[in-house]
Parts: sequence; structure tokens; C-alpha cells
Amino acid sequence: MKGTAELLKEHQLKVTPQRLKIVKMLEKHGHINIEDLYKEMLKEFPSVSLATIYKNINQMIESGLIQEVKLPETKSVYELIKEPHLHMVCDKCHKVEDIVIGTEKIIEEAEKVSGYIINESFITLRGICPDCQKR
Amino acid sequence: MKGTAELLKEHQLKVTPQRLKIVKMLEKHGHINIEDLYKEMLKEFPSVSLATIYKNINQMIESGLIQEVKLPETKSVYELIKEPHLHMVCDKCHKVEDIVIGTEKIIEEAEKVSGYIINESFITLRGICPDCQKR
DNA sequence: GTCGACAGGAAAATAATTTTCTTTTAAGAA
DNA sequence: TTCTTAAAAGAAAATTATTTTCCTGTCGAC
Repeated sequence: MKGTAELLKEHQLKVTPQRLKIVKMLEKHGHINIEDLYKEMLKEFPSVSLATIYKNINQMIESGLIQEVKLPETKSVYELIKEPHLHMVCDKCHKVEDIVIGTEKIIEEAEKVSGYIINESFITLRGICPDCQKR
Repeated sequence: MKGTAELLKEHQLKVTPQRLKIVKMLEKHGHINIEDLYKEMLKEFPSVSLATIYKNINQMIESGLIQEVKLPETKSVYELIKEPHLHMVCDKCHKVEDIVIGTEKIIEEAEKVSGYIINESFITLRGICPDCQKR
């Protein structure tokens, strides 16, 4: 288990209280949008500026610590970069989850059909999560 | 082959020169962002307003004629709704193409792993297109 | 051809994001 | 620990993106 401060240092980012909080929020929530992140930050740093949030998010993206996830029908969310995964979005409760499954098959097929050499895939699936199915 | 005006009527949208042009642009380019659409529209309608573009795009989305496609690293583009497909984006020339391949396998696998009932998939693959591979 | 609902255009309003500038702070050197 | 400096934070302004308002003009049913 890697410390939050170490994570920042590994990405050449100075360790500041605001950055620590941002990363901890990402660790806790998995995915979060700018607005919610700002609201949460305000609780701990009443005078935090939205500009600070934006600047840090952009720096974290540039340094390869986090990435933006564009989802249909909603604002983008951000997540820590880890192993490649798909996104599941629930139509009812709107939660976002990661799942790891093989994508070799579909990528191979897409390469064959399109002639592209594929470097990365972005897959989002929307539907009803197990919890919402029960209701 | 369906006429452009008919397409609009089918979606309860009054046929206006501006709307015709927008749909024709979509038919021609396949995918286009707001900025480029506006620039092209200006050539034919020198006094067209950006508000008109936005209002029409939103109405076309609501009526189910077009949809927004969110792509990594770029602004959203819009496309006419047709059969389900994947998006291929070239890292070099940045073109966007559609391909139709089966997604049942990966969806089935995702449903099994996640417990979700999946309603729709959004798949974008980025890489190098055949043309750019030759260079 | 007439009329009403709705579309277009201009401008203002709102929202989202970035930039600028000044003050404060993290962190390596002394 | 203290000193120093590059960089971060915060406030405000600037920029960009999108939506709304309001007035005029036009599509299309009659």
C-alpha cells in the first residue's frame, strides 16, 4: 500500500495539503467530478479556490497521476491511473464502477476490420447495477 | 436513400435552410464539432448565430436525430444516429471513423463480471489509421 | 394568401475553465 | 533549524463555452 504523499512525489508534484486531499478523495471515491471535488475540498479548506482545483487536476493529468473519464450524459470525472479497465455506469443511481476484463478479442477484431493499429481503448457500458436491479 | 428534409420531418423538426445545412454537414463529414460546424455554416449563412447552432444541435439530440460523441483529448463531435458502432480515432491525423463489429461477447462478459444489465455501450479505440501507417 | 407557432439572430446572461498577479509555503541547502 | 527559492495557493480578472432572452421573420397547416 503506497502512501499518498509518495504518490505525489513519484509524479514530481510537491506535496501540499490541498493535493493530498485531492488524491485522497480520488482514492476514496474512485471517480469524482470537479464540482463535487470542490464542494468536498471546501469542507476542509474553506478558502480553497476553484482555480487551485483546476490547476492541480491539470497538473496531475500532465504528470500521469490521474486521467479524465468522459461519460455520456454527464460531466467528466477524474480517476487515478491504474491498470486498464472498463467503466460501468448505472442508469438509475448513476454510480460509476471499474471492471477489468479482457479486451484483446474486440481489439483484434477492430484492427482486422479497420486496418488501424490500436493503442488504447475507452469503453463505457451503461445499464442497471446489481443494487438497483433488486429494487 | 432518404432525403434530408424528410429526415427532419420524421423527427418533428421544421425544415429550415440552417437545419438542412447542419444535417447535410453531418451526412458529409460523419462527425463534426460545434466550432467547425459554425465555421462551415458561416460560409453559406454569413449571419448565422452560434446560438442557432447550439439550439438546433440540442433539439436534434432531443428528437433522436443525432447524438454527441465524447472523445478523449478533444472536443465532442456530433453524428447522425444510425446502427450501433464503435469509433476509431487516429492519433496522427485525428480522423474519426465508425466501424461495425459485434460487441455481444464483451458485453456478456462484462455483465457476468459486474452483475449489471447492460443497455448500451460506448467504445472508442485510438491508434494509427491505415493511411498514416503508410507514411 | 393568412395566421400562429416556432425558428433565427443579436445581445445578454450564465457556466466552465484558464490566466494573471500577489502572497504564502514546501523542501533542499546552508 | 534557518535560509532561500521555485513553485503553489488564493483572489480576481479574463477567456471560452453554452444557454437564455427577446424581438423579428418564416414555415407550413388551413
